[in-house]
Amino acid sequence: MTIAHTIQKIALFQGIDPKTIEKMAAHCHQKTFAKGKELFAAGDQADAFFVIIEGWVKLFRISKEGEEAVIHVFGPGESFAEAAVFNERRMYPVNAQAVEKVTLIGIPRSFLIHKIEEDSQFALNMLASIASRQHYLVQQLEQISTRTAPQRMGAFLLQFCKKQTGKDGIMSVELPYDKSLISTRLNIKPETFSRALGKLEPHGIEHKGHSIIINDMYKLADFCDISFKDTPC
Amino acid sequence: MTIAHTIQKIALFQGIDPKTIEKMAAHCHQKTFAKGKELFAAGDQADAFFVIIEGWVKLFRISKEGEEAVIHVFGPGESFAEAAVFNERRMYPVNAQAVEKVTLIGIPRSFLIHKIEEDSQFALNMLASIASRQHYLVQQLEQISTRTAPQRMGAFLLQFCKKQTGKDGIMSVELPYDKSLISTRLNIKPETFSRALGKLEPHGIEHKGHSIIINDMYKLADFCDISFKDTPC
DNA sequence: GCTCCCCCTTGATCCAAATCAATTAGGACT
DNA sequence: AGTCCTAATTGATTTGGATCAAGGGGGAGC
Repeated sequence: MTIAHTIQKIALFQGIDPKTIEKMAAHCHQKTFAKGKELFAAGDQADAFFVIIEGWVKLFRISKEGEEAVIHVFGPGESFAEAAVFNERRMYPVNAQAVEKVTLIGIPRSFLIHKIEEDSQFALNMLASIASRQHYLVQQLEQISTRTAPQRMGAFLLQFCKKQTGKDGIMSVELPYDKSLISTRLNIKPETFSRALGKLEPHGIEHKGHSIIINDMYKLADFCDISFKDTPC
Repeated sequence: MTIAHTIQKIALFQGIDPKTIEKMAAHCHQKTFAKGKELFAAGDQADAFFVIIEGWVKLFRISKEGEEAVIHVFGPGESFAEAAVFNERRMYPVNAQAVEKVTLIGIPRSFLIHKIEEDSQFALNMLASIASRQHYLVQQLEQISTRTAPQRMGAFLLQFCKKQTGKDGIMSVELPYDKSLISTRLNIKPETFSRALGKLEPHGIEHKGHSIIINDMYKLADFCDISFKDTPC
């Protein structure tokens, strides 16, 4: 699969003509990082943003005491660090680490600036993309400040669920990565995560290993106080 | 004071030539809201973003149980809701309310889109502005997830402090709005706020009413685990 | 199949902050 | 100055989640 083929699919580049995509691909570089490897650190110069082909990447900040605050976890087809490229200080504000072996494409800043200067539609795409990332952060902030651990768990499950054929409102979810990572992402400890899953049972959640069944997504969504405007499932 | 005079000063419009600013001012409308009045609600169509001339505005989301999550509080000279204008859904993701009587300028979406299309420098300014807002949200997320109430208090004070003449490292802060609002902004209850101020005393903080003295900002910053890269004071 | 290691679960205890409850302090108004 | 009313403090109690501690389970490698 070519670089051009990959990047043309992401939302950011919708409505950009194929020729431009080809040209852009020539400026990009593909890289692979082993599990646990650091992609960049907070404070590094932001020369590029990234599109994930395969694997998962964790963005986080770390306190003096060594405590991690996970800002986001990105997977295949998603892009990240767009905003850092346009920030005045031109530095990544977070650390990025490969959760497992990850393959991604780096799109250099210089190319983006150039493209924005010559194509206003592209500039608008870029703005829309960053705006929606910001919306995500706002939701995250709301979740962490007003929801309990089980509610955040439920909201997470609803984000990752896929509709099951047949029955109405019944879903199944395959947890995309380790439970311990999900817990830091939700700002809870692994022990609390386990217990939170238990507390969701009365709300129609069954779990066995990494696969989870939601018997009634509307009931769950109600418990989690989720508006479906936020999470088109 | 004219509209043009106000908006030319904000970071977003730096490097834009005065004639353009004048033209833009003609498209803007100035409005005043009384204390407690709603500027817009989450889900409203985002037709404009705003620059505050006078007063304070609270952005927040609200849960089913009625609990508020304050995302940000903006004051004179600051702009807000830029990102909403560029989001695909074109809706405000938060509620906005006047904390006290507020005067502001609304800059219509249509004008922005037009301006971005014809001036790429403006597009880059817009991107930088939204990127730095995003950086703020990331910091906020980190603070709420890894810091204690007194640490968040201290960080807040450092953001608002002004250097006092004479002594080194000594600062004074005038609290910009009600303590109860500061507490919701820091995601703590008013009772905890009071007690947190007390807990900061051993770290060189004195307080009387709305004015607070920081005897050693470096000591405080150390306690709060703040890097001065984040808050150029 | 067996072993080892890491992840996960379950239980007991602890703690920071929320909640509940009661005063006290400050402003705005007459 | 005195009256209200709201904001702020202070104390007592509760609680959600963290921490400490001890098993269990599943997958990779042999």
